[in-house]
Order: sequence, then structure tokens, then C-alpha cells
Amino acid sequence: MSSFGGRMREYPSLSIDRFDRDNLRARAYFLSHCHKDHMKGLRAPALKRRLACSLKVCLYCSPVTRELLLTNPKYKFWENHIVSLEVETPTQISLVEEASGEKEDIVVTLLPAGHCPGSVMFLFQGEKGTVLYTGDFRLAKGEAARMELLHSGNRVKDIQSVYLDTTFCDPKFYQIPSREECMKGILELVRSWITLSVYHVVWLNCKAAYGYEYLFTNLSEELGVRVHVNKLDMFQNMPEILSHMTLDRHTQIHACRHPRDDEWFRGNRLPCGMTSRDGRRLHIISIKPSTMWFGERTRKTNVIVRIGESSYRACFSFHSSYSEIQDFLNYIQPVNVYPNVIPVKTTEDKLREILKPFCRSYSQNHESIYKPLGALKRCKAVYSADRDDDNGDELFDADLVSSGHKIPKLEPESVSLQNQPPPENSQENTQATNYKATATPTSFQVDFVECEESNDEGEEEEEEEETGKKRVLAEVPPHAADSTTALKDLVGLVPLVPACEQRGARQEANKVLPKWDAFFKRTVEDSDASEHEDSCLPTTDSGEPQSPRLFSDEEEFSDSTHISSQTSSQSTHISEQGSQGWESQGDTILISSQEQKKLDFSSLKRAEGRDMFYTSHCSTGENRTGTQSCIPLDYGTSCIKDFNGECSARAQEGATAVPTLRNSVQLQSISERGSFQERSVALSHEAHTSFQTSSDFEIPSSLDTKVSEPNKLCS
DNA sequence: GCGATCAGCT
DNA sequence: CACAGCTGATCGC
Repeated sequence: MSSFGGRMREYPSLSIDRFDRDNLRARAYFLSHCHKDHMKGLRAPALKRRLACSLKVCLYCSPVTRELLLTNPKYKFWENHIVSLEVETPTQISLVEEASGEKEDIVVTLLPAGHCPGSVMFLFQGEKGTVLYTGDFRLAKGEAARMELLHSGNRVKDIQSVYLDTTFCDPKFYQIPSREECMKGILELVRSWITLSVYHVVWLNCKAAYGYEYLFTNLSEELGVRVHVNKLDMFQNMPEILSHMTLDRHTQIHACRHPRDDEWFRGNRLPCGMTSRDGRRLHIISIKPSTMWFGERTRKTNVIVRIGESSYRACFSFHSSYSEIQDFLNYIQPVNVYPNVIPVKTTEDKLREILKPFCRSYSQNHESIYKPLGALKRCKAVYSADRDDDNGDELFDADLVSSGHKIPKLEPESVSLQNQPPPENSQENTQATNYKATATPTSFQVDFVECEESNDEGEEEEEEEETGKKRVLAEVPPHAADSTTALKDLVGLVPLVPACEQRGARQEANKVLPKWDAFFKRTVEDSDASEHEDSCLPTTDSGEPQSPRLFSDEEEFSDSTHISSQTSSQSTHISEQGSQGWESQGDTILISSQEQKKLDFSSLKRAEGRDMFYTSHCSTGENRTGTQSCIPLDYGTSCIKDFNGECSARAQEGATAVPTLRNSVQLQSISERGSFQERSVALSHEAHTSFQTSSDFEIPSSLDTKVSEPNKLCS
């Protein structure tokens, strides 16, 4: 829950995500996303009065947020005061003090935050330097490095302050399985259940908030079953969401709600009241997406854990994990970091202690001495598909596909659960291994899906140590030297890729296999190298409904079930990772690498096509040319360009990749303060050939900012 | 009657 | 505990 007061130290005349008290005097308002804890005061009479007296005061947000807000009648009065800004489109805003006429110009850029539909971070550039307000965010490791607009030329912008989502800035949440991993786990659980019969239904016990749409649409698309919800008028102009949800309760996937839905569920009743179909009783399981619950586990768990006869917990997070936050900050290296969220169990001081090492002044004092001289010249990180240090976090991002990596094709067919090959040994997923993965990326190959546990004191110590090492070893990005001349530096912050090139790159990227393959390839090799037997999935088929077997049982529950005992006897190899047997492992991994290989790989390709919807990639170019056909959902982060990926795709297509003189010259001309040497080094990377200099773009002023028109929103 | 706040709930 | 809400009671305007 955000405890951000609304105002940043550098730009106190702006208010973000808070609209009460002092914020009533703001010159401009910003809303990062449509969650209530970021909307305090947004419909209060005091603010309503202010709007009534002022034509100029505006609320800035993403097009999706605008849509979600205005479909709620309680916020309709904002209609004439909302300005939606396209994501990744630097926009100049004039802040006028209405009484005095005093004026201040600021450039704001919305960056995708990956938290919920429409969620963005705000990057402000003005007289007081460049500051980043993250709102709530979930970004995988490496995603900051791929956000072009966090860079000037090939250097990271000089960011004075970051106002940071610290929800899971706690070692307890050191690692949270990636969105894809969680999605995959849920997908297979749902698939395994609803394919048993039409009377088998799933209830997704989701909280009433935006953010689960990603889950619903994926399930619907993969399984061809729409998700029943209570309400969907807010998505009326977002056809890609609308088409996967339904108000018709005759479906096998439900995310509907009722005040006493838990109670109803215990009575084998869905929140919408359904208990049967064709007079026959329904078999209902509930899946509750949770993050905290997994964070509290003292042992490793799968992303899915069975907690009762028909109840499951699924790991699912809207917020970045501790290590993702670390990665983000480590890349940005701001001068200051301020926490937006002070979790109940912690204090602002404690958080600051955690965050301090990522502030530049601290790292200059503590880190640079360990660096080889060369590393002091910080280059924009180029994330390569060959990079081995991901834990799969990046796999979500369809834009990150790379053709540079030689990848074996995996079976695209999804095999139904009943016919699944046996689980394989899922590798030594010990905690220590994972930590090493972070610290020494090149040597690590994660198998998959695990919740890290960090409750053990000794392990936490180890973690701190490793984290420290990582920081020392990490290549630190360069920063643009300026902070006070941000406006002048706009050449470095406008989109660098013309829309046509973006599209071309995407099309090419879509032809190649996503990084998933590389990921699993490594997994397969590892699996082969390690011991595992070809045991089988339980094959009992009494005709009675069976619970899915891909997943873990909670300890107290496991012994009481037929399924788990069976699994237990057949899967002892899984526990080779430690000296403990399966039984003592409790919630041990059940999805093996083998199973993962067999999962519906084609779905991941489909996801690529879908990301045009979930993200707002290309919006900067396409919107201007009027070809955008629906509201781009700034949910994910696929709009982030992977330089290397694009480059590789081009190279493979035979495109000539020439680091042009033109680029070098232009960069030199705009890098008065920076080191040309650094820039030219980075430029020699062919990736940059697909960018043109930013001077080809004009920055739209806020006055010209167009509100997305309905006919453009819905094709 | 409405909003703010808080307790209690999931 | 509580990711992000909800409901209901109470109080004040």
C-alpha cells in the first residue's frame, strides 16, 4: 500500500497518486494506475471544487488508466480534465501557477510499469533534474536496461531521485517466480482440471482489483474458455480483454466474486451461484493468487501449492521482488532513493539502509575502488540473448526474442496432463544455487519455478554476501552527465526508433523462437546430465475426478490424499536435490523440466502476437500515424526494445548493419558533456544501427496531446 | 446523505 | 502478516 504523500522533493508543484491535503494546490496531477490506494482524494469534494474553478488543472495518465477511470461514474467528473499521454512519448508540460502566472516547464515520459493494465512510471525532467516515480511496478531483471527513454544516447540518464515501489523490498521476497512461470503453473493446473469433464470448473479467487487481466486473457486464449467476471464494462474499448471475459456464468473458468464467496465455495458453490450444470453437480477447485503467502513459506515451494482438497495457492505478484528491485536500482544508480511503500513490519529507516547501497554517492565511495579501471567507464548494458544470468524473468517479454541464439526447436504440442511423460528431476534448486545464480550469472542455469525462501538466518547472511559480490562485479551503467539541463538534453530522450523500423524489427523478431528455447535447452542438457528416472505420472483412472498432479501439496494435506502418496512413491528422484526425500520436502516442485518441455510451446508464440495488446509498444510511432487500433495496455513491458535482439534479427535477415559515421557524428554533437569514447564504443555495436537520432522527432506539448478517440480505440 | 476513518474481513 | 480491496459502524459536516 502506497504511503507516498503525493509530492516529490524536486517538483513539489506536482502531485502524483495523492489528491488530498497539500496536494489540492498542485499545478498538475498524475495518476500512475487505477488502484484505490493511489487515488486518495481523487473524488473528494475539495478537489471537485478546484476543478470547477480551473480550466487548466489536469490529471495526466496513460490512455488505459484514463479509460478505466472514466468508466467508473464516480470519476466521470474528471472527463474534461484528464489528459492521457502515450507511453514512451516524452511530453512537455507547462506548469502554471494560476494566481501568479508563474510558469515552469517540465518534460514527462510515461514508462510501462508492468503492474496492472495502464500502469506506468513517470520520468520527469526539468530544472531540478531528472526524477523517476515508479508508482507500483513489476519489472523483470534487465528491463530497465532496455528502456530507451531511461537513456540519453547510450548512457543511463542521470537520475537525481527515484521514488520507488518498495512493497517487496524485503529479503523474504528475494526472488519471486517470473510472471511466465507463475502463469504457466496456473495454466497447467486449470488445464488439467477443466479437461476432466465439462462439470469441472475452476474458481480464481482474485481480489477486486485490476491486475489479473493478464491471467484471465492468457487462460482464455490457451484453453479457449472465457473467464466469468462480475463486470466488464470498463474494458468495452479494450477488445483483447473483452473477448476473453464474459458475463455468462456457463463457463468453466470463473473469477466472479461475492461478499461471502469463500463460504459459498466451501458449499461447492461458485460466487455467481452456480452449483450444477445440466442438473449435475459441479466439481470446483479454487486457485488463490498470492505473493505474501509464498513469501512466508519457510521452505521452497512450487508456484502452485495445494492447500486443501480443492484449494490451491498460486504464486502471482504485481510487484517486483527484492532482487528485481536491486537490479533496477543497480542499473539506474540514482543519487537518492525514496521508498513509496513502508510495509507494516518495517520502517522507513530500515528501507533506506537497504536502498542506500544503490545510491550513487554510496556506490562511488564503496564500490569504485574494486573496479578495474575500464569498468569505471560505464556503458549502457546490452542485454544479449546469450546472457546466462536470467532466471527466466525476461522470458515474459516477447520483444526480447533473439535470433542470435542457436536454438533447438521444442515440441510445440501441448500434451494433455493425463498423457504427460513423467516428471523429471528438476535439478538442484537449492537456495544456495539460486543465490549463486545471481552472483555469478554465467555459471548458472536455473531449471525453473521456485519460490525462494529466506527465512533462515544463515541463508540471509549468505544472500547479503552474494548480493554484495554481485554489485561489485556488475557492470554499472553510465549516466548522462547532466541533470540540470534536462530540457536541453531532449535529443536524448525522444524515441529513437521510427515506427516503421520498430514494426520491421518486431516482425522479424516474431519469426524467431523466443528465448524460452534457450532457457529450456539449457535445462534439458542439465537434466540429461543429472540423474533422473522415467517414472510416470499417476495413471490411475478410476473415472473419479482427480486432482491435478503437477503441483505441490501442503505438508499437512499431502499425506491424506491418494494423489500425493502416489506422486510421492513415483517421484523420489525429485528429491535428489537434497538429502531429504520427497515426503519430507512437503511442497516440493512437481513440474519437472520434462513436463515443462512438453508444455504448450506454441502458446508462447501466440503471446508474442498478443503483446501488441498488453503493452504499448510502438505506440509512440503508430499512434501518431493513426494506425493504432485499440488502447494499448501498458501492462507488460514488451515495448522495451532489446537492442541486441533487434540487431540480431536484422543480421540474420541479411540486413546490413553498419555503424554509420552519421550516427557517430551526431552523437558526438549531442554529447558535449559525455565521453565520446564511451559512446562510440557502444555505437560500434550493430544494434544501434536501427536507431536514428532523436532530432527526427518533435516533442508534443501537452496542449496538443490527443485524447484517444473511440474509433481509434476499438477496431 | 455523504465522506472520512476505523475495525474486521478476505 | 495483508498484494488491494470490501463492508459496516461511527462520527461530523
